[in-house]
Amino acid sequence: MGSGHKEPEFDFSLMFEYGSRGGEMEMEKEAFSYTPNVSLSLPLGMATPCLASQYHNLQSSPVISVSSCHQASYGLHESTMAPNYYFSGLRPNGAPPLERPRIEITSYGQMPEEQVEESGTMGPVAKRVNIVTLTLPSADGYRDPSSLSPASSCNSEASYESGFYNYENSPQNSPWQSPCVSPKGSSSLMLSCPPHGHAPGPSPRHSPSTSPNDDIGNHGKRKYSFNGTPYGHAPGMSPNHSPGASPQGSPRLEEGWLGTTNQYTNSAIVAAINALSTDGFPDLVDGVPNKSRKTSVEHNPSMSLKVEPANDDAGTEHGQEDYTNSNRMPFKKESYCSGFLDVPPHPYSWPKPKPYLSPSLPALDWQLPSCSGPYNLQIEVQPKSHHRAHYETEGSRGAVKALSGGHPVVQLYGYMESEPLTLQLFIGTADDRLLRPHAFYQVHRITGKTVSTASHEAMQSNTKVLEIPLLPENNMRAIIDCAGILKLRNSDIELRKGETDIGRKNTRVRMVFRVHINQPNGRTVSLQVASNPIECSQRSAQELPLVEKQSLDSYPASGGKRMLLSGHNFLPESKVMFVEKAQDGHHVWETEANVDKESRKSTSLVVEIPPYRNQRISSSVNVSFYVCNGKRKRSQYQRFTYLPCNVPMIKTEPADDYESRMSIHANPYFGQQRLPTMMPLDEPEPCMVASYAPCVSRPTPMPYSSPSSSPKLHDLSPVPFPKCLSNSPTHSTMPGGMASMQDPSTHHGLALPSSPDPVSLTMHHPQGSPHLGSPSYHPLYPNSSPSSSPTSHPSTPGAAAESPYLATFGSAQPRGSPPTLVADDHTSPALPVTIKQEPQELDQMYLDDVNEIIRNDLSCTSSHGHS
DNA sequence: CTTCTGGAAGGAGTA
DNA sequence: AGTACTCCTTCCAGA
Repeated sequence: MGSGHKEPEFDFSLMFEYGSRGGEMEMEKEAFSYTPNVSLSLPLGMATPCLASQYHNLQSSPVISVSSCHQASYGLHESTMAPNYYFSGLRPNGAPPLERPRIEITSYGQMPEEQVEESGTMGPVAKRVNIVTLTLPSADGYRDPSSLSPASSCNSEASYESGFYNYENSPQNSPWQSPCVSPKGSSSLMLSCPPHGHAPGPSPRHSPSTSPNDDIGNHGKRKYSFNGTPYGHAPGMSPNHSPGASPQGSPRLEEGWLGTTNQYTNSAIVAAINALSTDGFPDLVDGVPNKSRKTSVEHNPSMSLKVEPANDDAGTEHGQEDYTNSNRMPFKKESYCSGFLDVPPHPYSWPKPKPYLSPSLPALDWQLPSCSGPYNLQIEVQPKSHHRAHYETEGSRGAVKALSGGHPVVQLYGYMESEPLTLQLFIGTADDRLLRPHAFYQVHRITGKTVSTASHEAMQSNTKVLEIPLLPENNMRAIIDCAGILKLRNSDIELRKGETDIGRKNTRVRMVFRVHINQPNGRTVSLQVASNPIECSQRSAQELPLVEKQSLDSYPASGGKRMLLSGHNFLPESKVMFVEKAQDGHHVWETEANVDKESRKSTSLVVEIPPYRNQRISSSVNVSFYVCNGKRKRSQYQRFTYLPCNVPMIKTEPADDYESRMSIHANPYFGQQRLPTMMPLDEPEPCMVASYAPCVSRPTPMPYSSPSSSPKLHDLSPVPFPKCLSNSPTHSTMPGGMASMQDPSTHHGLALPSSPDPVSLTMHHPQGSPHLGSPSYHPLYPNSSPSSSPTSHPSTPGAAAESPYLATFGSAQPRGSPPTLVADDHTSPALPVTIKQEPQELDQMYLDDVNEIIRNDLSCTSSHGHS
C-alpha cells in the first residue's frame, strides 16, 4: 500500500476496533482498497495519494448518501452492536472522523417515475425529498473507519429499512464487486448508512477489504484491473463462449480505468451531482466493469436516467434490455448483462406474492440482518454441504437438497400479516469476505413434477434471483425444492470487466435468502439469511474431507480428551492436525492428533485433543485443526481453543444468551459447529465454560481458513467446506489474526488476575481484540446466522460480541487472545515449538507479493492521478 | 424422451 | 523448461 501513507496505521487501529480483521495483510488490503459501500468518498483535491490508489482499486463507489437516513431508527434493534462499531469514530489522533467534506444535495423526488414503477412501496419514496450527501472523501475518510460515519449513526439497525429511500437508489451496488466507482452506485442515492446499520462499521470497511482481497486474490488479474484493462489482456480467453453464459461477452475492453478513475476523481463533485440526475457518473460508466455497471443500473433504476454510451459496454452486452419483467424496472440499455443470465421475459403471473421487486430493493451485496424487530428469517433446514452444480452444457443436476434427503426450508417468523411475501434466493459467496452474489454460480430454477414450490426467476444486477412465494397459509415457510445451481465458465466470468474474482477453486457458495417486508409506515424491512457453504465442484465434494461438527470447541491445554468430528469424506488414513498460526500465517505450532481408528467412519472421526504446546497458558489460545486426507485434501480449518487449566470457571451470561439466541435463530450454519451441538464425548469441562463460551458459541460465518480472500485463499486453505463458518477467519491465531501475536513487543499486557504472567490481553490491542470476538459476531449480521457473514475479517465483533467480551475479559481472555500466546512463549516453558512454514503460508507470502505489486501500482497510479 | 446423476476423459492451469 | 498434479469443462452412460 501506500508507502507514503500515513493512514494505514491509523486505519488499522480503527479496523481493529471493528474487530474485523483478517490478518495484517488484509488490513493492508483493506486500507487501500476501501470500498465504501455506502459512503463514498469522492476525491477532492485534498485527496491524498491514497485516493488515487483507492480509486484504482476501483473499489470505491461514490456514494451519495441520503443524509436523512434515519439514523435514529437505526440502532434501535441491535443497538448492541452498533455502539462499538461506530464508536465515536474518533480517529486515533482524536480527529473527528466525520469531517469529510460533503456536499449535500437535496433533490425533490425526482425519481423517475418509471423507475418507481408500480411498486406501491416506492411511491412515497419517490416523492420524498431526498437530501443527498455527497461525501467527499478525504483520504482519511476513505480509509478511516469513521468514514463510515454515516453509518455509524445508523448502524445497528438490524434491518434494512427504507423509508423514503428507494432501494433502487441504494448504492449498494456492489462495492465489492466492482469498482466501486460504479456509476450506478453513485447514481443512486446512498444511504449514508450503508447496510443499514448493520454493518456500520464493517461493511464499509469490509468492503474495502473485500475488494482488496479480490485484488489480492487475483493477483494476476488484479494487475490488469488496475489499469483498467483487466482482462483485456487475455485475449485468449475469449470468448464468449458459452452461450449465454458469457457475459456478454465479453471481454471488452475498456478504456482504461485509469483514465476513468482519474477523471472521476477530479470531477468527483460534478460527477456526484450528475449522478443525481443521471445514472451515475457517466465517466465512470465506461470504466466500470460490466458487471458493475449492470448492477448499478439495475439498482438504481430510479435514478437512472442515464443511458449508456452506445459503445459502451452496452454494446457488448447485448442487451437484453428490458428483460425485466413484471416488476423490474426496465433497464436501460445496459441493462444487464449479458445474456447469460437472462431471464426469460416471461410474463410473470404470480398472483401471490406481490411483486415486490427489486427496483427498490437493496443491492444483493448489501449485508442484511436475518432478523429485525419481530421478524426473523431463518433457514430451518440447511442444504447439503455438497451439490454438484451443472454447466450450461449439461443438463440440470437437480435441486439443492438437504442433508436429510429433503430440501432446504426457509421460514420467516414474526410476520403476522395476511399478505404473502416474496422470498428471494440467489447464490452467494462463501469465502471469507462479505457475502455477495457469486460471480461464477447462479441459482437455477428447477421445475417439474417433483417440485412443489413455485418460483420465478428474475435478474438483479448480474445475479439471477429466484423468487419464491412466502405464504401466510404456509406459515411463511417455503420448501426450497426448486433451486439448482448453475456453474458459469470461469473464463467467461473472469473476462467481465470489473470482475476481480477468479473462478478457479472458488467453488463454494451459499444460498442466500431475502425477504422484504413492507411496513405500515412505508418503510421496508429487508432481511437476509445465508445457508451453510455448499461445495459445488464435482471433485471436491468427493474427495475433500469436510468437518461439519465438532463435539468440543475448547478444552484445557492439557488435552487428552476425545472429540467427535462429524462430517464427510473421512478416510482411514485421515489425519487431524492441530495448528496454531501466527498473524502472518506462519505456523507457530502444528501437531498431529491421535485419531481413533476404530471409531472412524466416513462421516465421523474421534480424535484425541493433543496437549497444547504450552501447558501453562494463562489465557485461552485459539488454534485450529483440520482433517487431512492427503496432500491438498484438507478440510477447512476448524476452530479450537485451548483453555488455561486453572482458569476460574465463570460461566458467563453471554454465553448462555448467545446460545439461546442461537438456538432460537438456529443458526444452522455453523452454528452447529460453534455450538456444541454434539455432546462432548466426555463430561463437560469446567474450563470450557467461562467467558469462552461466548466466543465459542458464536457461529462464525466465515471459514476460518481463508483469511485472505478469495480464490487464492481457497487454494491455500484447506478445505472449502462448510464448517468453515464456524471457524471464523477471525481467529486470533489465524493469519488474519493478530498482528500482535508474533511480536512480543506488541503486547500490551494486561495482567489478569488469574494469570500471573503479564499476558497480553489484547483488550487494548487493537488487533487482538477484534479477533477475539470476531469469530462469530459480525456487526453486520447481528442475529443473523453466521451464514450471512462471510467476512474473513474477523468480524467485527458486534457490540454484542464485544460486550460479553469486555465483560468477561477480566476473568479470562475471551477467545483466546493471541497475545497470550506470545506471553506464554516467553513466560513459560512451553513445549517445543515447531515453527513450520507451510505451503499455506504462501498465503501470506502471496499477499505480500501482491501488496508489493499493489504498492507499486498505486504509487504509479497515484502519481498519475495527481499529476 | 427428458431429467437427474455419477463418472471420467482431456485440456488448461499450477506448483 | 519439464514434470507431476489439480482443477475445470465437456461428454457419456445409466437410472
